[in-house]
Amino acid sequence: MTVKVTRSMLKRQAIIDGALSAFQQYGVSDTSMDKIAQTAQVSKRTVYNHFESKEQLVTHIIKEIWRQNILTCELEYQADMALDVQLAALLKNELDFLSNQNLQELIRVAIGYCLFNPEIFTAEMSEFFEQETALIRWIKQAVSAGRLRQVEPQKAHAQLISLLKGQAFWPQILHQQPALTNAQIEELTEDTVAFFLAYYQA
Amino acid sequence: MTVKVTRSMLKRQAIIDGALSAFQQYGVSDTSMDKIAQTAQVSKRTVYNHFESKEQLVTHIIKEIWRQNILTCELEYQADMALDVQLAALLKNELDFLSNQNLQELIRVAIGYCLFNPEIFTAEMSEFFEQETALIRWIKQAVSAGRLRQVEPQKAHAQLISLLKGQAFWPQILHQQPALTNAQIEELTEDTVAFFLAYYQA
DNA sequence: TGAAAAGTAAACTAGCTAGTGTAAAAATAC
DNA sequence: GTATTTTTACACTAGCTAGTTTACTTTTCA
Repeated sequence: MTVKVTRSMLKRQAIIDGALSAFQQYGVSDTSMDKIAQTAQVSKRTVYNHFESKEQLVTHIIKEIWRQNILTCELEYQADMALDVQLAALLKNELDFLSNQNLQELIRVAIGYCLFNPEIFTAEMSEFFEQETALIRWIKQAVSAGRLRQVEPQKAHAQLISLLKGQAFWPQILHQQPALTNAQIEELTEDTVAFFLAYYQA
Repeated sequence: MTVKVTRSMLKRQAIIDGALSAFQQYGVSDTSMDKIAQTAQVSKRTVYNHFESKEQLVTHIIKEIWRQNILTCELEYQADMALDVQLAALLKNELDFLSNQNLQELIRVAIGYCLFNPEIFTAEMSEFFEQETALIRWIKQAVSAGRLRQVEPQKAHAQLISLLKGQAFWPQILHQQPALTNAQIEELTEDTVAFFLAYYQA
Protein backbone atom coordinates (compact mmCIF):
# COMPACT_ATOMS: atom_id res chain seq x y z
CA MET A 1 0.00 0.00 0.00
CA THR A 2 1.34 3.37 -1.01
CA VAL A 3 0.89 6.25 1.37
CA LYS A 4 -0.82 9.28 -0.11
CA VAL A 5 1.51 12.25 -0.30
CA THR A 6 -0.40 15.47 -0.79
CA ARG A 7 1.06 18.56 -2.35
CA SER A 8 0.56 20.29 0.98
CA MET A 9 2.77 17.72 2.67
CA LEU A 10 5.46 18.18 0.04
CA LYS A 11 5.43 21.94 0.50
CA ARG A 12 5.61 21.57 4.23
CA GLN A 13 8.61 19.30 3.97
CA ALA A 14 10.28 21.68 1.53
CA ILE A 15 9.86 24.47 4.08
CA ILE A 16 11.38 22.39 6.84
CA ASP A 17 14.29 21.31 4.67
CA GLY A 18 14.89 24.84 3.44
CA ALA A 19 14.75 26.31 6.92
CA LEU A 20 17.14 23.70 8.26
CA SER A 21 19.57 24.25 5.44
CA ALA A 22 19.50 28.02 6.00
CA PHE A 23 19.86 27.63 9.75
CA GLN A 24 22.91 25.44 9.27
CA GLN A 25 24.51 28.07 7.09
CA TYR A 26 23.67 31.27 8.95
CA GLY A 27 22.28 30.34 12.35
CA VAL A 28 18.69 30.93 13.41
CA SER A 29 18.85 34.65 14.19
CA ASP A 30 20.48 35.50 10.90
CA THR A 31 17.97 33.59 8.78
CA SER A 32 14.89 35.55 7.71
CA MET A 33 11.54 34.12 6.74
CA ASP A 34 12.02 35.55 3.25
CA LYS A 35 15.28 33.64 2.98
CA ILE A 36 13.58 30.45 4.13
CA ALA A 37 10.80 30.83 1.56
CA GLN A 38 13.36 31.45 -1.16
CA THR A 39 15.50 28.47 -0.14
CA ALA A 40 12.44 26.23 -0.01
CA GLN A 41 11.26 27.50 -3.44
CA VAL A 42 7.92 28.40 -1.91
CA SER A 43 6.06 31.67 -1.42
CA LYS A 44 6.43 33.35 1.95
CA ARG A 45 2.68 33.19 2.45
CA THR A 46 2.87 29.41 2.20
CA VAL A 47 5.44 29.35 4.97
CA TYR A 48 3.02 31.26 7.18
CA ASN A 49 0.18 28.95 6.15
CA HIS A 50 2.11 26.03 7.59
CA PHE A 51 3.78 27.71 10.57
CA GLU A 52 2.17 30.55 12.50
CA SER A 53 5.45 32.26 13.27
CA LYS A 54 9.19 31.94 12.95
CA GLU A 55 9.31 30.90 16.59
CA GLN A 56 7.01 27.95 15.89
CA LEU A 57 9.01 26.90 12.86
CA VAL A 58 12.25 27.00 14.81
CA THR A 59 11.00 25.04 17.79
CA HIS A 60 9.30 22.51 15.55
CA ILE A 61 12.54 21.84 13.73
CA ILE A 62 14.64 21.65 16.87
CA LYS A 63 12.21 19.33 18.59
CA GLU A 64 12.19 17.19 15.48
CA ILE A 65 15.97 16.97 15.60
CA TRP A 66 15.80 15.72 19.15
CA ARG A 67 13.02 13.27 18.41
CA GLN A 68 15.03 11.65 15.65
CA ASN A 69 17.98 11.29 17.96
CA ILE A 70 16.12 9.31 20.57
CA LEU A 71 16.08 6.15 18.50
CA THR A 72 19.23 4.33 19.46
CA CYS A 73 20.38 0.82 18.87
CA GLU A 74 19.86 -2.05 21.24
CA LEU A 75 22.86 -4.19 22.02
CA GLU A 76 22.20 -6.42 25.02
CA TYR A 77 24.67 -7.76 27.53
CA GLN A 78 25.83 -11.27 26.66
CA ALA A 79 26.91 -13.48 29.55
CA ASP A 80 29.09 -15.66 27.36
CA MET A 81 31.15 -13.05 25.54
CA ALA A 82 34.34 -11.24 26.53
CA LEU A 83 33.68 -7.83 28.10
CA ASP A 84 36.10 -5.94 25.89
CA VAL A 85 34.50 -7.22 22.71
CA GLN A 86 31.03 -6.28 23.90
CA LEU A 87 32.08 -2.86 25.14
CA ALA A 88 33.97 -2.16 21.94
CA ALA A 89 30.83 -2.89 19.91
CA LEU A 90 28.76 -0.58 22.09
CA LEU A 91 31.27 2.26 21.95
CA LYS A 92 31.72 1.90 18.22
CA ASN A 93 27.99 2.25 17.90
CA GLU A 94 27.98 5.41 19.99
CA LEU A 95 30.83 6.82 17.96
CA ASP A 96 29.14 6.16 14.66
CA PHE A 97 26.20 8.05 16.06
CA LEU A 98 28.20 10.97 17.41
CA SER A 99 30.37 11.30 14.31
CA ASN A 100 27.45 11.41 11.93
CA GLN A 101 28.10 14.55 9.92
CA ASN A 102 24.45 15.21 9.26
CA LEU A 103 23.57 14.89 12.91
CA GLN A 104 26.34 17.25 13.93
CA GLU A 105 25.00 20.01 11.74
CA LEU A 106 21.55 19.56 13.19
CA ILE A 107 22.87 19.67 16.71
CA ARG A 108 24.91 22.75 15.96
CA VAL A 109 21.70 24.55 15.03
CA ALA A 110 20.00 23.37 18.20
CA ILE A 111 22.91 24.37 20.39
CA GLY A 112 23.25 27.75 18.74
CA TYR A 113 19.63 28.44 19.47
CA CYS A 114 19.49 26.96 22.95
CA LEU A 115 22.56 28.81 24.21
CA PHE A 116 20.52 32.00 24.52
CA ASN A 117 17.07 30.47 24.68
CA PRO A 118 17.56 28.00 27.50
CA GLU A 119 13.84 27.80 28.20
CA ILE A 120 13.32 25.41 25.31
CA PHE A 121 15.72 22.98 26.93
CA THR A 122 12.77 21.10 28.31
CA ALA A 123 12.96 17.68 29.86
CA GLU A 124 12.21 16.03 26.53
CA MET A 125 15.19 17.73 24.96
CA SER A 126 17.84 17.20 27.53
CA GLU A 127 17.06 13.50 27.18
CA PHE A 128 19.45 13.37 24.29
CA PHE A 129 22.31 14.04 26.62
CA GLU A 130 21.33 11.29 29.00
CA GLN A 131 19.58 8.71 26.89
CA GLU A 132 22.38 6.47 25.68
CA THR A 133 20.40 3.83 27.48
CA ALA A 134 21.75 0.75 25.75
CA LEU A 135 25.12 1.49 27.25
CA ILE A 136 23.78 2.17 30.73
CA ARG A 137 21.72 -0.99 30.68
CA TRP A 138 24.75 -2.98 29.61
CA ILE A 139 26.80 -1.58 32.49
CA LYS A 140 24.07 -2.41 34.98
CA GLN A 141 23.85 -5.97 33.76
CA ALA A 142 27.60 -6.44 33.75
CA VAL A 143 27.77 -5.13 37.31
CA SER A 144 24.94 -7.43 38.38
CA ALA A 145 26.72 -10.36 36.79
CA GLY A 146 29.80 -9.51 38.85
CA ARG A 147 31.98 -8.88 35.84
CA LEU A 148 32.36 -5.16 36.48
CA ARG A 149 33.27 -3.70 39.84
CA GLN A 150 30.49 -2.18 41.96
CA VAL A 151 29.85 1.35 40.68
CA GLU A 152 27.02 3.72 40.06
CA PRO A 153 26.24 2.85 36.46
CA GLN A 154 25.41 6.52 35.81
CA LYS A 155 28.88 7.56 36.81
CA ALA A 156 30.70 4.95 34.75
CA HIS A 157 28.47 5.77 31.83
CA ALA A 158 29.17 9.49 32.14
CA GLN A 159 32.88 8.78 32.09
CA LEU A 160 32.65 6.69 28.95
CA ILE A 161 30.55 9.23 27.12
CA SER A 162 32.83 12.06 28.19
CA LEU A 163 35.82 10.22 26.79
CA LEU A 164 34.08 9.76 23.45
CA LYS A 165 32.50 13.19 23.12
CA GLY A 166 35.67 14.96 24.16
CA GLN A 167 37.42 13.65 21.09
CA ALA A 168 34.75 12.74 18.58
CA PHE A 169 32.01 15.29 19.16
CA TRP A 170 32.85 18.64 20.75
CA PRO A 171 35.92 19.44 18.65
CA GLN A 172 33.85 18.78 15.52
CA ILE A 173 30.85 20.77 16.72
CA LEU A 174 33.12 23.76 17.30
CA HIS A 175 34.56 23.47 13.80
CA GLN A 176 37.98 22.80 15.19
CA GLN A 177 38.44 19.40 13.67
CA PRO A 178 37.04 17.30 10.83
CA ALA A 179 35.04 14.17 11.51
CA LEU A 180 37.05 11.17 12.69
CA THR A 181 38.18 8.67 10.09
CA ASN A 182 37.29 5.03 10.50
CA ALA A 183 40.83 4.30 11.66
CA GLN A 184 40.58 7.03 14.28
CA ILE A 185 37.24 5.71 15.48
CA GLU A 186 38.81 2.28 15.77
CA GLU A 187 41.72 3.63 17.79
CA LEU A 188 39.55 5.70 20.08
CA THR A 189 37.34 2.71 20.73
CA GLU A 190 40.25 0.48 21.68
CA ASP A 191 41.89 3.08 23.87
CA THR A 192 38.67 3.76 25.70
CA VAL A 193 37.85 0.10 26.23
CA ALA A 194 41.32 -0.60 27.63
CA PHE A 195 41.25 2.47 29.83
CA PHE A 196 37.81 1.72 31.19
CA LEU A 197 38.23 -1.99 31.81
CA ALA A 198 41.60 -1.52 33.51
CA TYR A 199 39.77 0.26 36.29
CA TYR A 200 36.32 -1.29 36.30
CA GLN A 201 36.72 -4.92 35.30
CA ALA A 202 36.12 -7.16 38.33
CA MET B 1 52.96 55.24 40.85
CA THR B 2 49.32 55.58 39.84
CA VAL B 3 48.41 54.82 36.26
CA LYS B 4 46.57 57.58 34.48
CA VAL B 5 43.04 56.61 33.54
CA THR B 6 41.59 58.92 30.93
CA ARG B 7 37.90 59.48 30.45
CA SER B 8 38.26 57.97 27.02
CA MET B 9 39.56 54.75 28.55
CA LEU B 10 36.69 54.65 31.00
CA LYS B 11 34.15 55.07 28.22
CA ARG B 12 35.82 52.42 26.17
CA GLN B 13 35.71 49.97 29.06
CA ALA B 14 32.06 50.83 29.71
CA ILE B 15 31.27 49.97 26.09
CA ILE B 16 33.06 46.64 26.32
CA ASP B 17 31.38 45.77 29.61
CA GLY B 18 27.97 46.82 28.32
CA ALA B 19 28.37 44.88 25.10
CA LEU B 20 29.51 41.78 26.93
CA SER B 21 26.63 41.99 29.35
CA ALA B 22 24.14 42.37 26.52
CA PHE B 23 25.73 39.54 24.53
CA GLN B 24 25.45 37.25 27.53
CA GLN B 25 21.78 38.04 27.86
CA TYR B 26 20.65 38.01 24.24
CA GLY B 27 23.45 36.58 22.12
CA VAL B 28 25.42 38.58 19.58
CA SER B 29 22.92 38.64 16.71
CA ASP B 30 20.09 39.78 18.93
CA THR B 31 22.01 42.66 20.47
CA SER B 32 21.85 45.98 18.61
CA MET B 33 24.35 48.79 18.77
CA ASP B 34 21.64 51.02 20.26
CA LYS B 35 21.16 48.49 23.01
CA ILE B 36 24.89 48.35 23.69
CA ALA B 37 25.12 52.15 23.92
CA GLN B 38 22.17 52.21 26.28
CA THR B 39 23.57 49.43 28.46
CA ALA B 40 26.94 51.15 28.59
CA GLN B 41 25.31 54.52 29.44
CA VAL B 42 27.10 56.07 26.51
CA SER B 43 25.95 57.73 23.32
CA LYS B 44 25.86 55.56 20.23
CA ARG B 45 28.29 57.90 18.49
CA THR B 46 30.83 57.21 21.20
CA VAL B 47 30.53 53.50 20.53
CA TYR B 48 31.36 54.16 16.89
CA ASN B 49 34.21 56.44 17.87
CA HIS B 50 35.83 53.52 19.68
CA PHE B 51 34.87 50.69 17.36
CA GLU B 52 34.44 51.11 13.63
CA SER B 53 31.68 48.55 13.35
CA LYS B 54 29.72 45.98 15.29
CA GLU B 55 31.85 43.28 13.72
CA GLN B 56 35.01 44.87 15.13
CA LEU B 57 33.49 45.24 18.57
CA VAL B 58 32.40 41.61 18.60
CA THR B 59 35.71 40.20 17.47
CA HIS B 60 37.62 42.44 19.86
CA ILE B 61 35.60 41.14 22.79
CA ILE B 62 35.83 37.52 21.77
CA LYS B 63 39.57 37.72 21.22
CA GLU B 64 39.89 39.38 24.61
CA ILE B 65 38.00 36.50 26.20
CA TRP B 66 40.44 34.05 24.70
CA ARG B 67 43.44 36.10 25.65
CA GLN B 68 42.40 36.17 29.27
CA ASN B 69 42.00 32.43 29.27
CA ILE B 70 45.54 31.73 28.17
CA LEU B 71 46.98 32.60 31.54
CA THR B 72 46.95 29.36 33.49
CA CYS B 73 48.65 28.29 36.65
CA GLU B 74 51.98 26.61 36.86
CA LEU B 75 52.21 23.52 39.02
CA GLU B 76 55.42 21.64 38.36
CA TYR B 77 56.09 17.94 38.67
CA GLN B 78 57.66 17.04 42.03
CA ALA B 79 59.85 13.96 42.12
CA ASP B 80 59.34 13.43 45.83
CA MET B 81 55.55 13.59 46.08
CA ALA B 82 52.89 10.92 45.56
CA LEU B 83 51.43 10.97 42.05
CA ASP B 84 47.83 10.99 43.17
CA VAL B 85 48.33 14.04 45.35
CA GLN B 86 50.04 15.96 42.56
CA LEU B 87 47.49 14.97 39.94
CA ALA B 88 44.61 15.85 42.27
CA ALA B 89 46.04 19.34 42.74
CA LEU B 90 46.38 19.82 38.99
CA LEU B 91 42.88 18.59 38.23
CA LYS B 92 41.37 20.66 41.00
CA ASN B 93 43.04 23.65 39.45
CA GLU B 94 41.59 22.84 36.03
CA LEU B 95 38.16 22.35 37.55
CA ASP B 96 38.22 25.65 39.37
CA PHE B 97 39.04 27.21 36.05
CA LEU B 98 36.36 25.36 34.07
CA SER B 99 33.68 25.90 36.70
CA ASN B 100 34.24 29.62 36.93
CA GLN B 101 30.77 31.03 36.40
CA ASN B 102 32.02 34.24 34.90
CA LEU B 103 34.22 32.45 32.44
CA GLN B 104 31.41 30.16 31.37
CA GLU B 105 29.26 33.10 30.37
CA LEU B 106 32.07 34.56 28.36
CA ILE B 107 32.70 31.29 26.62
CA ARG B 108 29.03 30.86 25.88
CA VAL B 109 29.11 34.13 23.95
CA ALA B 110 32.20 33.07 22.07
CA ILE B 111 30.79 29.67 21.20
CA GLY B 112 27.45 31.11 20.14
CA TYR B 113 29.25 33.40 17.75
CA CYS B 114 31.81 30.92 16.48
CA LEU B 115 29.28 28.19 15.71
CA PHE B 116 28.21 30.06 12.59
CA ASN B 117 31.28 32.20 12.07
CA PRO B 118 33.97 29.53 12.13
CA GLU B 119 36.43 31.74 10.29
CA ILE B 120 37.29 33.61 13.48
CA PHE B 121 38.43 30.34 15.02
CA THR B 122 41.96 31.27 14.15
CA ALA B 123 45.00 29.53 15.51
CA GLU B 124 45.24 31.98 18.38
CA MET B 125 41.75 31.12 19.49
CA SER B 126 41.75 27.39 19.29
CA GLU B 127 44.73 27.53 21.60
CA PHE B 128 42.34 27.66 24.50
CA PHE B 129 41.24 24.15 23.79
CA GLU B 130 44.76 22.81 23.71
CA GLN B 131 46.71 25.02 26.05
CA GLU B 132 46.26 23.39 29.45
CA THR B 133 50.00 23.13 29.29
CA ALA B 134 50.78 22.75 32.97
CA LEU B 135 48.99 19.42 32.91
CA ILE B 136 50.66 18.22 29.72
CA ARG B 137 54.08 19.19 31.02
CA TRP B 138 53.43 17.34 34.23
CA ILE B 139 52.45 14.20 32.33
CA LYS B 140 55.58 14.39 30.20
CA GLN B 141 57.79 14.73 33.24
CA ALA B 142 56.07 11.91 35.10
CA VAL B 143 56.48 9.67 32.05
CA SER B 144 60.15 10.61 31.75
CA ALA B 145 60.64 9.84 35.43
CA GLY B 146 59.19 6.40 34.83
CA ARG B 147 56.29 6.91 37.20
CA LEU B 148 53.65 6.88 34.47
CA ARG B 149 53.44 4.24 31.78
CA GLN B 150 54.75 5.13 28.29
CA VAL B 151 52.01 7.07 26.50
CA GLU B 152 51.58 9.96 24.15
CA PRO B 153 51.16 12.77 26.67
CA GLN B 154 48.69 14.47 24.29
CA LYS B 155 46.42 11.44 24.41
CA ALA B 156 46.50 11.03 28.18
CA HIS B 157 45.91 14.72 28.54
CA ALA B 158 42.95 14.67 26.18
CA GLN B 159 41.41 11.86 28.20
CA LEU B 160 41.77 13.73 31.47
CA ILE B 161 40.32 16.94 30.06
CA SER B 162 37.45 15.06 28.45
CA LEU B 163 36.57 13.49 31.78
CA LEU B 164 36.50 16.87 33.47
CA LYS B 165 34.73 18.86 30.78
CA GLY B 166 32.12 16.17 30.24
CA GLN B 167 30.85 16.69 33.75
CA ALA B 168 31.95 20.14 34.85
CA PHE B 169 31.84 22.22 31.68
CA TRP B 170 29.59 21.15 28.81
CA PRO B 171 26.45 20.45 30.85
CA GLN B 172 26.80 23.89 32.42
CA ILE B 173 27.48 25.66 29.14
CA LEU B 174 24.31 24.16 27.70
CA HIS B 175 22.29 25.38 30.68
CA GLN B 176 21.45 21.86 31.64
CA GLN B 177 23.05 21.90 35.05
CA PRO B 178 24.21 24.40 37.67
CA ALA B 179 27.87 24.85 38.49
CA LEU B 180 29.44 22.07 40.53
CA THR B 181 29.57 22.50 44.29
CA ASN B 182 32.89 22.24 46.07
CA ALA B 183 31.95 18.77 47.26
CA GLN B 184 31.17 17.71 43.70
CA ILE B 185 34.45 19.13 42.46
CA GLU B 186 36.21 17.17 45.19
CA GLU B 187 34.46 13.96 44.21
CA LEU B 188 35.07 14.40 40.50
CA THR B 189 38.74 15.05 41.18
CA GLU B 190 39.14 11.90 43.26
CA ASP B 191 37.24 9.72 40.81
CA THR B 192 39.27 10.98 37.90
CA VAL B 193 42.60 10.57 39.66
CA ALA B 194 41.77 6.99 40.67
CA PHE B 195 40.47 6.14 37.20
CA PHE B 196 43.48 7.62 35.45
CA LEU B 197 46.21 6.24 37.69
CA ALA B 198 44.70 2.74 37.69
CA TYR B 199 45.54 2.57 34.01
CA TYR B 200 48.58 4.78 33.62
CA GLN B 201 50.61 4.51 36.83
CA ALA B 202 53.79 2.55 36.18
C1' DT C 1 42.51 80.63 29.97
C1' DG C 2 41.84 78.76 25.70
C1' DA C 3 42.40 75.43 22.00
C1' DA C 4 41.95 70.63 21.00
C1' DA C 5 39.89 66.29 21.92
C1' DA C 6 36.09 63.58 23.23
C1' DG C 7 31.29 62.95 24.25
C1' DT C 8 26.37 64.17 23.65
C1' DA C 9 21.36 64.04 21.79
C1' DA C 10 18.63 63.69 18.09
C1' DA C 11 17.36 63.42 13.56
C1' DC C 12 18.33 60.92 9.49
C1' DT C 13 19.36 57.27 5.59
C1' DA C 14 18.61 53.08 3.55
C1' DG C 15 17.72 48.62 4.08
C1' DC C 16 16.02 44.62 6.37
C1' DT C 17 12.55 42.28 9.62
C1' DA C 18 8.20 39.55 10.95
C1' DG C 19 3.96 39.26 9.68
C1' DT C 20 -0.68 40.54 6.94
C1' DG C 21 -4.16 41.40 3.18
C1' DT C 22 -5.72 40.50 -1.30
C1' DA C 23 -6.98 38.74 -5.52
C1' DA C 24 -5.74 35.61 -9.00
C1' DA C 25 -4.04 30.99 -10.35
C1' DA C 26 -3.36 26.23 -9.74
C1' DA C 27 -4.10 21.83 -7.82
C1' DT C 28 -7.25 18.66 -5.65
C1' DA C 29 -11.59 16.34 -4.54
C1' DC C 30 -15.95 14.57 -5.58
C1' DG D 1 -17.17 20.01 -14.32
C1' DT D 2 -17.76 22.32 -10.33
C1' DA D 3 -16.59 23.42 -5.49
C1' DT D 4 -12.89 23.64 -2.34
C1' DT D 5 -8.39 23.98 -0.77
C1' DT D 6 -3.77 25.46 -1.43
C1' DT D 7 -0.31 28.18 -3.43
C1' DT D 8 1.16 32.24 -5.56
C1' DA D 9 2.88 37.11 -6.33
C1' DC D 10 2.94 41.39 -4.59
C1' DA D 11 2.02 45.30 -2.07
C1' DC D 12 1.86 46.80 2.54
C1' DT D 13 2.56 47.95 7.79
C1' DA D 14 5.24 49.01 11.54
C1' DG D 15 9.28 48.51 13.65
C1' DC D 16 14.12 47.54 14.05
C1' DT D 17 19.00 47.61 12.05
C1' DA D 18 23.89 49.49 11.20
C1' DG D 19 25.83 53.41 10.51
C1' DT D 20 26.06 58.85 9.57
C1' DT D 21 25.43 63.81 10.06
C1' DT D 22 24.98 67.90 12.63
C1' DA D 23 25.18 71.20 16.06
C1' DC D 24 26.29 71.36 20.67
C1' DT D 25 28.53 70.59 25.42
C1' DT D 26 32.04 68.75 28.38
C1' DT D 27 36.57 67.38 29.52
C1' DT D 28 41.44 67.50 29.02
C1' DC D 29 45.72 69.51 29.05
C1' DA D 30 49.35 72.81 28.27
